[in-house]
Amino acid sequence: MNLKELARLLDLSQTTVSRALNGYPEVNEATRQRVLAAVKTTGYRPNRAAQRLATGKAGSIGLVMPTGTGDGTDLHFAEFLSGLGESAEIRDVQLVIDPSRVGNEVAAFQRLAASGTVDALSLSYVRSSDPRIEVLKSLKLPFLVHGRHVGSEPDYPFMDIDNKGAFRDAARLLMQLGHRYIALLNGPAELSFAVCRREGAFEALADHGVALEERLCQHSAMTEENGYRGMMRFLDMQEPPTAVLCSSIVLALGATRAIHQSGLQIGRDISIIAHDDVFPYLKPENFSTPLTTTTSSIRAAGARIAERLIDEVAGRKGMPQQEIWKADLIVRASTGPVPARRRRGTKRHIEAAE
Amino acid sequence: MNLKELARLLDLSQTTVSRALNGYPEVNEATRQRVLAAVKTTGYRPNRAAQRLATGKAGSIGLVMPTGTGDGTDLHFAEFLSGLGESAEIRDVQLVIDPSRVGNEVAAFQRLAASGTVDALSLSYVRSSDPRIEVLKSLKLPFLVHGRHVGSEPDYPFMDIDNKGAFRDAARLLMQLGHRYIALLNGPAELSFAVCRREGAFEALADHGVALEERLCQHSAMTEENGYRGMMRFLDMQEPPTAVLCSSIVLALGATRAIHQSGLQIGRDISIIAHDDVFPYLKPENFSTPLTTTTSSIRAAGARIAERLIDEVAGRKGMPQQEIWKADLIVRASTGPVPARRRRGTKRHIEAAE
DNA sequence: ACGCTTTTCCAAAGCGCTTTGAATCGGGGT
DNA sequence: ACCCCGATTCAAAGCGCTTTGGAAAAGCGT
Repeated sequence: MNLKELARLLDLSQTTVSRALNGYPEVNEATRQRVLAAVKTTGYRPNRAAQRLATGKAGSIGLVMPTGTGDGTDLHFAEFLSGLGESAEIRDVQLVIDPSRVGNEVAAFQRLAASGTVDALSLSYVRSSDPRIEVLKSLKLPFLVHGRHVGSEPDYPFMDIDNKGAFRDAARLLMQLGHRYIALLNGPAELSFAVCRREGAFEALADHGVALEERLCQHSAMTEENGYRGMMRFLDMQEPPTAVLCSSIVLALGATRAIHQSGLQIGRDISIIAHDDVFPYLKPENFSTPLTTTTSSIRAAGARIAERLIDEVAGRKGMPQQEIWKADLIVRASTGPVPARRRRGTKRHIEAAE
Repeated sequence: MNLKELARLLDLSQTTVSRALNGYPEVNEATRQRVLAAVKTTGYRPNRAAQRLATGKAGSIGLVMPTGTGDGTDLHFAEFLSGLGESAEIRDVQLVIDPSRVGNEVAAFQRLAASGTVDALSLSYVRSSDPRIEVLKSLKLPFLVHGRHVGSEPDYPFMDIDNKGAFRDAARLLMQLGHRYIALLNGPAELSFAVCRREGAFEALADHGVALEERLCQHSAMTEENGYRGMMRFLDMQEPPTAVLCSSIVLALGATRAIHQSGLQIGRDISIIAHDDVFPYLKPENFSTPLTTTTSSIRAAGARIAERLIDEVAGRKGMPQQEIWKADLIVRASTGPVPARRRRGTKRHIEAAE
């Protein structure tokens, strides 16, 4: 069933039917109702490909899904995607995802853009200095970056959380509790959020004249296993850290496993703060010791991104170009004062580290 | 840059350029090279919408993503999606995902199918008796069901794992170890895999004349929290189970938390077997007590589904219509013989339960 | 040189929709 | 009765690609 048939059936022209369907004012209300009724009985649906060709609008937003990283689909990506989907569903927009292996993403974006199947693009997993952003700028499509590069002021639309602030606050809390020997289980070093978080922690420590030691920083994919291994490494040190910052609740999961296995008690023997992207199936308050977190829903971010993108395509203006959400620091039981017997040997000031 | 321009540039007809690009034999090799070279320098990409319209082929496969379940995007869905993506990437096919809230999926499928943006459909989260399957059959699009309904023989193409067999084997192992009081932390009762697994467990117990008690079966979304709660409930019983089967590693995660919290030791005081969909970030061998599992990669299933779908669209025939993978039963440390002091009070035979 | 088959290329139709520019139909004003 | 106008409706031209049905060019034997 296509427009032509439907028009013939109604004894109307394609033009009129099309207009009736798309809400144009110059069609008689009675006719419109007749058309709508016919649509209902025939089950007619416009062919999207044809609409695309005719209007140039695709009715969908595209993104590149990293694949074959060996770490599997990131949990974070899935949750983010779900957020996008939420907004998209409301606005009746589809998601086109172009799977691409890491390193090939520039090509994937170009393909996606040139294919004419999407109206807008979303970029995730921003790296510290990311060539893809330039590519996006050169394309004519609206786009929105989830995250931002570090260094100079970004000159493109993005939506990000205040990673630096979050980890600055988190580290500051630990400092206030007397910790001076703090470790960091971070995401991959090339991703910009990881860099920002590290900077945040660094600043907070520096405020107290304390250095963030290199060997106490792990950068890796945010899996349970990496959390475990990293924590184990820390605990095996001659003088283990008294607190640890985790860039993901999944890393924290592994870290807590390592800590438990070592017979230590979280919140008393060692403090831990994790960034929580808010996974409904893995909540920090459900850890055996409820976890202190910096919290910001990655799903909400996805929903917001889709919303903005769709609005922009629809021509609605006046959106802020750049948006930064603050993460909440939620204190639970996994943070506590430095254990007394450790307070002595911890005069590790910046001078000492340099 | 479009075909027409490119053709003019090369002083050829659109026909010839199109054919050169699509590998038709009736074009001179020299001309083809010339065309290819021009494509490279101009960066020409065919407009997919136009291709779609002309060929009727969309170059993408569609699926409906459940949204707004309140449980967030299922981990399992993400990993499955990643598998689809893997195959899709290889064949240069896109994934179109139509987000839809639960209950609305029939409409979403129809929309997707009628929109002409996809060549084939994949259906996930099959329910015990699923109206969507009939809808799919009525559509003209190729489709593949991940899972299958229970009851009568399925008369549609599907790809599934042997859920029943997996849990039969798992339960049988527990029986052999002497367990007679076995609990089940299962997925949502309406999903067919959950039904199959339950049946499998039921059969294995029945073989030994043991009943699967209703109050020892929990059906719920497969989250860590639900695993914890369910396990807690079991442990609070007057006579707690000596073994538990979990339908997901995520449930098992919660269950182990509950067990640890109760001061019990897994593999000694209580046995646990989980189904492992193979999440790279959450491995059963990394649990504090490595977990015995029934294992089958859901990502591999996704990859296989995309592969079959794409092949079918391409007209390749001879694929098996229905495919069932066996899950491996991998024994690790979380299963052990019934604790001695429990062997007595467990004469719970079917007669007793009836 | 001639008919014949192959090879190579082309013009034009068509996919299902939107949209431009024009036609049609009643009324209201005069 | 005539003209003009707003309200409706329509025919036809594209959107950028594939594909059908030829046609021109080239190769071949004789």
